[in-house]
Amino acid sequence: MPTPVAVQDVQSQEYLDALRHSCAHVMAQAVQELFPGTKITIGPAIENGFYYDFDGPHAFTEDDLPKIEKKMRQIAEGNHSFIGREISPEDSRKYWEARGEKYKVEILAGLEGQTVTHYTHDTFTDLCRGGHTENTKAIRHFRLLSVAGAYWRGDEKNPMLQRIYGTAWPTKQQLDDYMQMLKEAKSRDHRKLGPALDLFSIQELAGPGLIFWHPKGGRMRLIMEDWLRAEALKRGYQMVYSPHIANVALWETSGHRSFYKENMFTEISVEKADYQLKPMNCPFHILIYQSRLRSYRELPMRLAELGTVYRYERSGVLHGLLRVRGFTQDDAHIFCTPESIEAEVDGCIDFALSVFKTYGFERYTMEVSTWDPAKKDVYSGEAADWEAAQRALEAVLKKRGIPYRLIAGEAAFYGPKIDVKLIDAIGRSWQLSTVQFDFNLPQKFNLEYIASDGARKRPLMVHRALYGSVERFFGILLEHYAGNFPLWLAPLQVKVLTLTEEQDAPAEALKARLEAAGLRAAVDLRGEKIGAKIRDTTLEKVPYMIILGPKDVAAGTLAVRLRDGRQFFGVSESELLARLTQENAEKQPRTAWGEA
RNA sequence: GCCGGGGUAGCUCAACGGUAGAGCAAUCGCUUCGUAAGCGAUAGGUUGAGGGUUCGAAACCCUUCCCCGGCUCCA
Repeated sequence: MPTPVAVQDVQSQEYLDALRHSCAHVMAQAVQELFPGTKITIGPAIENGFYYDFDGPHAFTEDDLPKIEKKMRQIAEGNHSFIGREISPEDSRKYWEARGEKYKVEILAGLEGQTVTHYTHDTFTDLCRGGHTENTKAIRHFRLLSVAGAYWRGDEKNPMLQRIYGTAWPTKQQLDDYMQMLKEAKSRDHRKLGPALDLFSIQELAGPGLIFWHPKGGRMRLIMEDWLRAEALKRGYQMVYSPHIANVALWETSGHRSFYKENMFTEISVEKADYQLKPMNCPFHILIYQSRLRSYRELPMRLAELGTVYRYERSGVLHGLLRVRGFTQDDAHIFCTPESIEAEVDGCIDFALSVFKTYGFERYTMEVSTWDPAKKDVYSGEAADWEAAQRALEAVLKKRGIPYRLIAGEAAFYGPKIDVKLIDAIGRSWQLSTVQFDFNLPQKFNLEYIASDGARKRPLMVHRALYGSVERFFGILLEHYAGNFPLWLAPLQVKVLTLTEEQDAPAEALKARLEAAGLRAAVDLRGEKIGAKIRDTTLEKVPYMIILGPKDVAAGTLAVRLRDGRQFFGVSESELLARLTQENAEKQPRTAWGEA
């Protein structure tokens, strides 16, 4: 007899899942009562909440959610127990067929040989493997969030169902916190902030998924790229450049014409030959490697490029800077001997950690994806190479004491990898850096080097991206800082605000001295009141304001105001310059006058 | 691509079958002011685009483009 989840620890993952899954059942009941004829499918607990997929004549809209919520509360307040019972597959089938629940009948057909259980609360019964609270009274702190389409069993060949998402928590405080986080996430949405701060735009005339970097965003990108290039050179990378387009023959050789076809833009015909935009930089770096015979003495060879690639993404998946059709990868390919793979992986991880630290990300998680040894024939490359590579990936993380999750069987066909997910300022995680082996392309292109014994050998290839995509990384940064960039990244660092036109000349002179000290400065000489200038500059998220009035000019000191509202009066110009140049050089989120 | 919801001035929104409006931003003028919006004037729109219905369409219908929430995949 299945038993409900005991309530001793309401914060355990088991209990949270039970609560959310129970919530899904109650929602299904509410929906069926309010919209008779709606068929139920599945309703699992997910991270932070739950959903249930329905099929029925009524198209749900956001306006239906309050109604459904109200009905759910009524049901929950009935204090109904969740009662599970085992049932014979035959009886279960009859039960669901009698109700016309064809999806349940289909699920049942896939459960052959397993114990079948039904869970009932109040008047509602579901085919379900269990994991519920004892009673509906546990369901108190929940909200329905959105309606969406979803394919039955996630397959786009199947009918489209209607999904309702909700969130549920053991305490009111947790629900409030979660709703607050969603609100905060919405307020710092890069699609809103980016155009508002005049950083970038997407232009309908040019096409969706293509990014226009405005002067301010462009300035930031320049800083990010310069930092990355300088760091790469220090770490023994060599910068290269490659074309944006290539003859389809290259993509035939690389195999992209077959395994990556659906993400590539269609052919462009040029003088009887067909060309295609590059979706990846790898084959180009390989051609550079292959341009002449290589010696083991040249390895490891680390070729890096800020390479712009174009991928055809279906219109429905485009999302601001995070999912686009043209983007620039900070891409590198390391060609090396088997002896150096661990050192090379370690170098990549070290570089990645340096990126996170520099950009103010303190938390991250790592995942190692390995092959499924049972399916050896689907993978490219030699078994021994796979095993050595997987050992190297894990060894590096172990030696560095970095915790990671091992996902066996998740590797792509061409090689095992480490994926890094960043946790941002409000706790969301983002897939970012990746370090992956590629055993496929060196084979396809027949790459070689001459070993110390004179034999021709195949180099190993490591693909690595740290920002991942410059666009995507920029979008994540924008949301992480909510537009309040640390000084070194801020497109405009200091603005001098004048009180009257008497200060125009001193303000211009001060701006020139700030610029001479390497700071990005501007003046606001408009005939507005100081309050209006402060407001505009604060909304522009400029880190520092210098408010220059007659008293300051007379005293020969400065009034410094930060975008967070803190103020420092009587600051000498030399102190200001010293503090700002230091803050600029430190590249950290805290300000020269303390924490932001 | 698919399901659902949307596109009205640079932005936020109103008008919802009967002359397309407001606030902010912009421009010009006045104001020369001490810490988050000074005052006035001006300008700004084939209501995403194309077609249809109607005496009359921003509104109703069709097509199309783009955006939003998801599905699938990933950077």
